Amino acid sequence: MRVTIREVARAAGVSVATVSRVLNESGPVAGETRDRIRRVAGEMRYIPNDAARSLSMRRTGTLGVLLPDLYGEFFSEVIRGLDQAAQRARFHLLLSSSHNNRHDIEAALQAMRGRVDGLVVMSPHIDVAVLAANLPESLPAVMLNTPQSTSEFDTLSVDNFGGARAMVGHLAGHGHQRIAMVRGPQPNHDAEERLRGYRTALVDAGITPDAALEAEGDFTEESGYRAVRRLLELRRPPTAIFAANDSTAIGAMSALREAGVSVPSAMAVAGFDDIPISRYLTPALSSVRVSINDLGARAMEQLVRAVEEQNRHERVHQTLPTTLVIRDSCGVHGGDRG
Amino acid sequence: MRVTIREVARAAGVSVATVSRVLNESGPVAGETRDRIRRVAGEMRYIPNDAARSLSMRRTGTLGVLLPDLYGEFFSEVIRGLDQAAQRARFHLLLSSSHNNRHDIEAALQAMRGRVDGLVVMSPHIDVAVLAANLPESLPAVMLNTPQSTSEFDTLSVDNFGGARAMVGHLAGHGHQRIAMVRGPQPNHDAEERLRGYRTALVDAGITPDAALEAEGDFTEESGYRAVRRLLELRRPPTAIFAANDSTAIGAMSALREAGVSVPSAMAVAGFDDIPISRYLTPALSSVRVSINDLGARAMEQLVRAVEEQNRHERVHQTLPTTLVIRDSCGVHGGDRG
DNA sequence: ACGATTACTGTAAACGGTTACAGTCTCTCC
DNA sequence: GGAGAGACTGTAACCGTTTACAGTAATCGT
Repeated sequence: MRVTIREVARAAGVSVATVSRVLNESGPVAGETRDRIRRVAGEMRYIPNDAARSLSMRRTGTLGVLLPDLYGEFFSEVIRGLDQAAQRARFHLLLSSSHNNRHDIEAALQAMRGRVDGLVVMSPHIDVAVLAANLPESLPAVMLNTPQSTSEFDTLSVDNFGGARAMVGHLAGHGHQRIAMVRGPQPNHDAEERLRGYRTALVDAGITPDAALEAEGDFTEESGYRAVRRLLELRRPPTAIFAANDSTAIGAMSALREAGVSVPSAMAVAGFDDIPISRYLTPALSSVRVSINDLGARAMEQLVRAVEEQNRHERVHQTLPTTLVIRDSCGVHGGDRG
Repeated sequence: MRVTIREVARAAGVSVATVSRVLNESGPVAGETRDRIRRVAGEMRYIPNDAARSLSMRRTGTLGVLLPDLYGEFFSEVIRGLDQAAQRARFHLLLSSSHNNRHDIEAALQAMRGRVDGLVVMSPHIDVAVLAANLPESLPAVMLNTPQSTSEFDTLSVDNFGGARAMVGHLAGHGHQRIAMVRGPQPNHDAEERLRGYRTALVDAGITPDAALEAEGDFTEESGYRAVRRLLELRRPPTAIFAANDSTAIGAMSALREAGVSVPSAMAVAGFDDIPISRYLTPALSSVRVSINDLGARAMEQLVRAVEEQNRHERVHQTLPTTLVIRDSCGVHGGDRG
């Protein structure tokens, strides 16, 4: 079958220990011997069996990533950040996505433990307790955008509340009194926090939140499209729409165009996430910028740290700041391409 | 440390073989014994060590995926397809992305072999020979959108040529004589095939391809934006623009809007890929539809088949068909949301 | 009544690496 | 010249599973 370290050792006339030492640079080996072993191993196309190595070393060199349903540009960016950070730390990435209900998540956790050194879990809609119950406590884990902060795991989230509050505050500050929001899915922590930020901003501005202006949505373009059609049917439609994320905003703008409502003159629109495409839309979308790539990279870096410290470190809870990116769609100034 | 199968066996008063049989349902075990073992294993929070299992079984249960730089919605969709198919077949996914040059790819291949049962490689810009040289020939592999077809690996690609030809033919059929193309990156097989389709369609329509109308691009919005600015400076600008992909088309439309050129009345625009967002753009983007999700899923299914047949199967070469999706941006009919 | 099957269980040998430990040889320093 | 250190190498135990093989007891068919 496949070439093993023993065969390489025999062919090179040394012991397996020496071969191992050469290949891992883990001990002194005479120059000539080292060269010979390298040459022989190359000629024989020797490939170390990683399972054997993991078993012996008690580490897999692999970190797991659990994601909800992949959707749109957002996840490309997250994965990219995760992957780059993992590569820098010389870890592999085991990916599992499309986990939306509790049962899926549990199954995925079960399947992953035992084959990774640590885990990044992004589950904006699942209780931390479910995770804890399905993971050995010795396994390092970083939670991305989870509902509760917890003393068991490191957490990393986006300042959803602050970002939403700032954007809605911006709209209110420019004279809008009837500001609608297209909400995200329920239950979902990000969505809830953005809603809370929206309401708080209204109250800040002396506006009473109006349930009729909180339209349902689920982060998809389609949901933004449908929400806007409903909002336009109101007796007193809004003059501004804050969408729970950019995808939703895009769907919303599509519906407005179809209805002949021009943006931003007849309706201001703003989104959240600032996905790369936003600046290229017509009109360019105002949004709340989150460095999505950073989100992934930082989570992974934190996980690597946790693995190195064998999970004995102080738990860290980080919140990534957001910044307002004002472009054309909210109508408060001329067009840059920010 | 961690609980092993031996400790479970001892606690349950049986041998390790019996425990293994219960947990894998791989042999007859008395009902009562089975229940007891399950209970004890659960109570002890036993988690099988996957490395040991892989070593013993000589299979990892993991399939590798090698991708170029992740970008935009396209890769979310591919990964989603890959992941779903892998999950259905009960395989795990080891992901590695951002491999753009030969050196990166080689390193990634080296790192992956030995820890996966098979590999999906998407590298539209790397020679198949490089891959073959870095993989044991016994390792099943499926190539996605690679330049050459090859007798060594299964391949799967999109009908880039046919799709581009059809779209440009459509534009020409509606009277456009000066049709520009914003090209994809070089070298890149997808990009080259789309360019070839563009040129062929022009010739089909009796139009002589004009090098001045072939603007450089690299699949990003930014490159579409810049390309259009250059095209608009031509003495005789085009009346239609075929972008190498949707992201490029989005950048192009952004530049047109800025220049005050209205789409589609003053300039027709079409893209390629039909990413989900396209139908929601303003105006809705005409594009060449590829089922991106399918691309990933099929590749993974083919890989699973290859693994099951231990790579002794007949090599399969598939080409995914494309369909034209005509919306508003190319100006040949009224607006549906297709 | 007895051989053949069947159901269940245990022992121990793989799987292919890493590494503690011990051993040999050479060199340095008094 | 001998002790001690350092460089190099080999032996063999260990990591935690799976599974071939063998063994026992019960059941079945004739």
